[in-house]
Amino acid sequence: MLTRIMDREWAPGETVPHEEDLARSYGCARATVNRALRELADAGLVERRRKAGTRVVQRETRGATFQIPLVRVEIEKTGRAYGYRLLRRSTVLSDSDLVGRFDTSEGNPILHLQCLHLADGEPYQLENRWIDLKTVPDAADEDFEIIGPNEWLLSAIPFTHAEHVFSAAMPNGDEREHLQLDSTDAVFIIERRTWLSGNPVTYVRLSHIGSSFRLHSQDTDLG
Amino acid sequence: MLTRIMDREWAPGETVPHEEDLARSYGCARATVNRALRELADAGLVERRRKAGTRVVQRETRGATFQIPLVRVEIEKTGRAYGYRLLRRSTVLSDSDLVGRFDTSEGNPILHLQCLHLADGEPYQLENRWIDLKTVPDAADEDFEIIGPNEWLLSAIPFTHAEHVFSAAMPNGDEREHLQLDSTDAVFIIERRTWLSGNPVTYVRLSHIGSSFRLHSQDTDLG
DNA sequence: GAGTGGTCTAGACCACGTT
DNA sequence: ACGTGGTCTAGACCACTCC
Repeated sequence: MLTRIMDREWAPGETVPHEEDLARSYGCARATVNRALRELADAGLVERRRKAGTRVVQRETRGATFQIPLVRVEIEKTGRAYGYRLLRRSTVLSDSDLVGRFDTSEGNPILHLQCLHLADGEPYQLENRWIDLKTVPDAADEDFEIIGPNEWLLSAIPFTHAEHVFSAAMPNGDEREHLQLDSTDAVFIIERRTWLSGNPVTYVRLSHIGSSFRLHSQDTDLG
Repeated sequence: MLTRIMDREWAPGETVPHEEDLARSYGCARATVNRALRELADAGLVERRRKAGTRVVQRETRGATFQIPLVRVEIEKTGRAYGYRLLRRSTVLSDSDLVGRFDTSEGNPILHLQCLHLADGEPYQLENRWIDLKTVPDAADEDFEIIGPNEWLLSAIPFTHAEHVFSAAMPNGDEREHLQLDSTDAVFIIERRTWLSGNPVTYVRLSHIGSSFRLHSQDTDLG
């Protein structure tokens, strides 16, 4: 069926035969056809609606799935020594600015951390993190001097929902200072917000040196 | 089962009961358990291996799935008028430089296009595209004066495999000129390579104005 | 109301990897 | 060799949605 779609025998926009017909023509059970079509639907190649049937999608976008690795793993993978420094740690009450970027309520206690991740002693990533202590009270007892908040959160707190934003910008003062940038380099920024069943967990802004950071993805249509 | 994983009742690294046991304890058929576990495996929450059983994954990375929209759609969605200009069009033979970025063979005929996409008359995206004419001979007959190569390729050529790279950089000469940038702004670069069953189709570099471009993703652990 | 996909069952056999 | 997941079958009922 994938071949038929790729060869345009089943063209975009057209509906394909019913499950029962396909099962008969392929000489298999309807459950098998159902599973195959469900996989095609999961891959975004077809759209299925009850009563309306199954139709081949006219793809307008391409999905790209990125794995955002632990910074420590990422650095060690290239054979360099990982370094970590906690720059700032403070507890604040969320103000309107933080409420905007974060999903927290105003007046919530928030733990703010600023950390620097190094590769062979060179600055690699500047991390600015805010943790909602109402959702994650345990974070207040961690000093984060040795273990970074990213790794701590991953092992301590699951999440149910995540949102990422990628962008490029000129470095701000903090970034220029800690990443040791001059004005001839850009920064690649990853922002991430996560929730645990509707409750805000954390907002983090990860800044990377533009000239030495690239994010890769590989996607296959069914594989 | 998702709840049990989230609540750490089934902790990361542990193996979960066999399908048959689960089917009995949940009072359903093994096929139902199998499908549920397969969905958890697709979502990356568990790992399954024959004979070894099913174990909860210790997640080290978080996946983020981005939909990279058609630039025309993206602009029109914000209520602005889409504009398109073809800047350059030439046919070249692939040299070693192109072979490196692209997956083509040296000496293949390549169509090179440079296009500008505008929003309300303002530069929005600079597109540098190379198309392998051996895989896509039809592209040689298109002038791409009216319709951009992205839309043409989407409707004309399917693909089986894609690779994306995101990065941030300072604008180069072309980008500074065509995107009308001064030296106080960065560019957000999307590079994409696609293949059709092993054959290289296209390599494209999309440059965006850093201060006004953000790429969003939203991911849920099972929806 | 009727037709489509969504889901489940109880059973079977197979493929693969560990032992 | 054996135990696990992978896949399939034939049949059934249900839920949604279009007409």
